[in-house]
Amino acid sequence: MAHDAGLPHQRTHPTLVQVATLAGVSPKTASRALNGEPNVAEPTRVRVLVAANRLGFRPNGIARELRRGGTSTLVGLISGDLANPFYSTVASGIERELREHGLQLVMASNDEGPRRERTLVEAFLERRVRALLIMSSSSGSDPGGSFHAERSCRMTEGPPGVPFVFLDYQPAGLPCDAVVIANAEGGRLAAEHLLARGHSRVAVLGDPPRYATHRDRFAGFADAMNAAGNHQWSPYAHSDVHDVATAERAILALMNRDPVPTAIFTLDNRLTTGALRALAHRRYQPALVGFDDFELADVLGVTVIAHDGQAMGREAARLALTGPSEHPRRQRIVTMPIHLVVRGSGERTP
Amino acid sequence: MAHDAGLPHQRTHPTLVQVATLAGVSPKTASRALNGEPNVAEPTRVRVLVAANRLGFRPNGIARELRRGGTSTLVGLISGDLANPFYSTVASGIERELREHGLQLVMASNDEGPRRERTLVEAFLERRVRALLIMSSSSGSDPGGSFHAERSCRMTEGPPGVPFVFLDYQPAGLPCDAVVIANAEGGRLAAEHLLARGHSRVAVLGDPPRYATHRDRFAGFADAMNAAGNHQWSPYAHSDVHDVATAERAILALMNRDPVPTAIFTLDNRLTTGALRALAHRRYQPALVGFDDFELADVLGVTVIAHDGQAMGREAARLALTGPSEHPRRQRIVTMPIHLVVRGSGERTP
DNA sequence: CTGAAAGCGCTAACAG
DNA sequence: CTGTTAGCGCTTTCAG
Repeated sequence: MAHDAGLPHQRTHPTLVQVATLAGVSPKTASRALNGEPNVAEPTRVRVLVAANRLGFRPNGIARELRRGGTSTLVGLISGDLANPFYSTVASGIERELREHGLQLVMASNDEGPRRERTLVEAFLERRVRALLIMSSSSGSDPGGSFHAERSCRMTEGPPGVPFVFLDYQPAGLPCDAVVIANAEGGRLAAEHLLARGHSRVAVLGDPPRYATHRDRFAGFADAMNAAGNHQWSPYAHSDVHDVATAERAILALMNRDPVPTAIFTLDNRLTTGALRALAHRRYQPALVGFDDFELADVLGVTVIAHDGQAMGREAARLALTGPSEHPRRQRIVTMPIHLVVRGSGERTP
Repeated sequence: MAHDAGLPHQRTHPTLVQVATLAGVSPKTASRALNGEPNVAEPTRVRVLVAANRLGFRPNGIARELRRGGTSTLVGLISGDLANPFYSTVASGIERELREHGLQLVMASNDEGPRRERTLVEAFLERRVRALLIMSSSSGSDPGGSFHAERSCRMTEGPPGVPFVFLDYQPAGLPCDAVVIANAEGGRLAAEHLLARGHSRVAVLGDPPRYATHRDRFAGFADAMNAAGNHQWSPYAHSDVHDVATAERAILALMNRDPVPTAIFTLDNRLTTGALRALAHRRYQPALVGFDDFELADVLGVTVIAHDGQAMGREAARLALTGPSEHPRRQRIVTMPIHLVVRGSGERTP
């Protein structure tokens, strides 16, 4: 290295020691000055600041965190793809709540099932996130995913544990905090609303085997229908519909049935979208109720079982931050209320 | 501490040293075994792994990162609120690309202008993120934001710099990489499309003073209109429309004008949503073209200037990861193509 | 194959 | 007000 004079291209970040040296003080003094701690003479302070500036010094947060030993200001979120508006809305709520506490959201999405989920949980834990939020549709189905959740979750029993919060899914028999939607109640509400309009051939679209949420919504729906003595709906139920494309196909198939269903209940916003695509520009429009509200549902006049995704995210973040209060800790479950939003599509009569 | 036998509640995370001690080996050997490095006798390996497991050991990523000295596996993103589908779509694209490289996305959103942006950039840089992506609508307006970007961006000229990539906004006169949309071309396309249908009283909705993107889209639109010798549109232009609510109000006002505009061009997806809300259930439906595609635009039959948000995110991530290749580095700008998607609303004639 | 020593960059704890 | 010493938890030398 010939020309190393001045302050030229250094191969590495300047360190506190370099700043201290340049300012002619000890590292600790430099540290104090840079952190705005008291007990630093004004002229010293200035010298340090100037030196830091000349060097383009930027404190190394990694080192600081390590030394301070505490947890980081990072909160992990494992979620489904943000391209799904449900996930992005909830994520937005989480982020807002965290922001108000000076924390940051680290995200990783997980379309690939429990195997990847496991890896992600490990990675976050190693990074010593302050808390871990899990909103992964696949968690609900595969016992492999739950298994890992179980291990991690139980860890939270001891003091050094990281708070885990599950979103939109309550891990079976685990002492983990969770925020869920009143799924069964939503299903019931939809059924009763359609029954009141005189519908009996109601087609339900969803994938209960795959998603716990669909399971609960479906159960609520089925209960209400059965309680009303109505059993004509079951031949129209589709239980393998899990995305826009499959929903679209299912609806097209349903429209060719004879007798045709007079109403449709879609178990989440993706399926509602698929249904709307399939029904667009068709003469016959069955009644439609969708679980999950969505943007432009008002313009399209779609009746939905709505809930507040932002609020859901905030609740989860709040749970994560208020941490485990008691020992032995008690599981906290927050249930987000749902309500029916009447917009026309659900009020069409048979 | 009376009962400290067995493996009970320890107040802190177990460390490598503890694992090593329990296994009766040196820390280094334990490290090797846990990292799957070669040159460890099988029985030793097993002893270490068992010890680690008994202790519930989890390597401390902070310490590891510090020691390894390199950059982390984190990539920072500063964006607008994820509740806006544009942001969440792009974020999803970024996340996917990063995932394929084994990296994770750290997000912080920024509704509050350049002051917070500055703080966030600092925080990310201190955390030694591998790269920093900025997709903040406010960046485009306030020189304060740009100022900070400038400082950071120039830092990337030297070797230790963190790659900066701007999304949807090209910082003026800075050597920063960016991914932008062909905004002007989109504006032109919209204008020409409407002109071809015989429209002349075209209302444009946006907020050019606030958003650089709107500025460019507006300019493209104006150019095309003026080139065609059409000047009737300008009295209908609204240049302070920046969200759903203001768009809705602007449309309502426009519908009371005499003569009423025969067509509307909304400069982003929020404004298109507002326009649709305002126009829903009205007798008179002006032609409508919106910038940005959106879910259900097909069902609603809305003609749009579309682009691929996911792809945009991926491009940005790619730029960030391929890092600064040359010295002195050259600015790389990727322009995402746009295309007109004809769905009916834009084809209505005056 | 294994270990001892040193140190990543910073900050507590205690002196001066 | 300032400096010294030590050490966060891990991994890199370099010797056994």
